[in-house]
Amino acid sequence: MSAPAKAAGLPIGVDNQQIAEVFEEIAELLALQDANPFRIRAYRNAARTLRGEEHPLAERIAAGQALPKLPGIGHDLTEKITELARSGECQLLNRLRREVPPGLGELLQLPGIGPKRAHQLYHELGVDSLAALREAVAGGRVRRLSGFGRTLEDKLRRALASRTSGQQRYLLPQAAAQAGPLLDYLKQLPLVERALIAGSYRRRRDTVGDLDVLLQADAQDGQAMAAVLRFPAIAEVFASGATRASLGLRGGMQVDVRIVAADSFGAALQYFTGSKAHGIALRRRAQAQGCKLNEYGLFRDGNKLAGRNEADIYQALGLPPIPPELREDSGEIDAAEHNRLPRLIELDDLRGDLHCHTNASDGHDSLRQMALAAQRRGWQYLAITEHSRRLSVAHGLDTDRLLRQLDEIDRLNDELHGLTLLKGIEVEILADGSLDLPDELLARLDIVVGAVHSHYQLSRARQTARLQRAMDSPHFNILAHPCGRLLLQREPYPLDIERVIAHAKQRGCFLELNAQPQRLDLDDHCCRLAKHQGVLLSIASDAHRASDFDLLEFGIGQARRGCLEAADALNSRSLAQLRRLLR
DNA sequence: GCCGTTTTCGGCCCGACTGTTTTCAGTCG
Repeated sequence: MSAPAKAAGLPIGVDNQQIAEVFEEIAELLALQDANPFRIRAYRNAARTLRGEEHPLAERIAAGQALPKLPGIGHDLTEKITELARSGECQLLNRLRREVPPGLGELLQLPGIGPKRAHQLYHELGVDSLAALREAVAGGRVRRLSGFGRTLEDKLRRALASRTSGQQRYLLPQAAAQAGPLLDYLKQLPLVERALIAGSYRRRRDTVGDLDVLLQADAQDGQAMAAVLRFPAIAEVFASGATRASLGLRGGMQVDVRIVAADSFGAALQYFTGSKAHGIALRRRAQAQGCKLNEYGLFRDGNKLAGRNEADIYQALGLPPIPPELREDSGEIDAAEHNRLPRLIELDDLRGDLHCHTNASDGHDSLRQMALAAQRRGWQYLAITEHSRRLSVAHGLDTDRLLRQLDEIDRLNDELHGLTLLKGIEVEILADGSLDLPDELLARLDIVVGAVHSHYQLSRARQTARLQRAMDSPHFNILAHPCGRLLLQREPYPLDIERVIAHAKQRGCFLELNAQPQRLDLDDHCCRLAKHQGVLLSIASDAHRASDFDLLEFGIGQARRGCLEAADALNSRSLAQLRRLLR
């Protein structure tokens, strides 16, 4: 935080992100109060705007600058942002928290319950939690409400009995495992000309909640959908019409299927790829140009301007095609309009991998097998980075075993053509930030990757200081999986990632984007922060077997979401350039 | 609450599906 910010007594860390979160909570609470939907929308729009803005508003306010003229933030919201940035408090939010029972939000998780019905349940039956709803359903009171009926009550009873459905998320490979057989089935149907997955899966989000399947077929007579519904692994059909259906697979995932004609396929692909916020922003843009955009095409005065191809939709709106990974309404439309879209990194841009294991520690394949697999990929280099001694569960290497591996790497390098094995280590960063191996040993390595596998519960300040101290080690190069999250299992540890990134910049160190699908750490947001600071990222597989090099695809997906270009990756560099960067 | 080739009022992204109701509101994506 800047000096003027401190002088104004601003609470540390109140930035756009946090203000956006407050605004989103306000929107949700206002919805439960049955407030004017356009007022609610204003808060949601403001939150989106704030997420796309790079400089913390708090600092600008403290520096006496006027708020930038941001779309969707008028006088009222500017005042609220100012109040929030100055005091860290939001009176409106606090009042809403007092007025809306905390359990009411839980009701929104149930199918068929939105803000209106949650509001109705609370005000007409006093239902303020799932438990209270359960009682009201059992007592037959729900079905007597206007707009409710026996069918809806039965639906709620079933949902309350099995609270798990609908909320679960899946890692990308888990989603692929369920999507694969479905796509295979759909593609062999004679009525189906094309089948692909849109939605968050296409946008390469780190986890996906459901699958959006898009089919090109003639939906008119309902035969195509009937054929879809005969897929053997369907457990339940939640809803179905001629063009749309919502299904539950036996594997647990929910699938939304849409059938469209060829001349609308591009529009539908754009529409169902999302994100919702990107779609809304695009439709508003269309509207401002006197057009209407929906899943059938872009129209002006009833005439279709585009629809067959996705790129045509963007072009007709005066934009270059926007890669799916960027479609989150976080500045990409503005960037596209001004021809500032990044040329996103691709898998082929990588010249090697800087984090992998062999059976010397906890990997499955031998050093030679890993090297040959890397060579087959045409890479220039592969860094061998076993765990160090402290990580005994992973059979971490002590000094002697590491020295023996270095000899083995020398012998193999003599044999290999085109590929250079780099001598490395994934050294434990101990609780105090010191490293698990002596400096004189680390000095003999080409590359030192440091990682945290213990003491996750340190305070934010201590964890940050720990990582900074690790980077102060003269031989430290890359901070592996910096935030320590395990998707769907473990939250990242408390960490001031911006400070860590700044320290890496100062020390000439790099951060990793770990491509393991359960990690994807750094996440997309942190990738943008690193790019902004000019800290290169190592997009690394953390392979424990040769086939794990395929996981880099997931890392690339996340990197693209994080706006990274080839030049932002450490391992897009040639071997000679890499050696210079590693000191 | 925001906004303007519709400029201080009256709109606000769009359509399918469901369930309740009898013409439509709510939910969902």
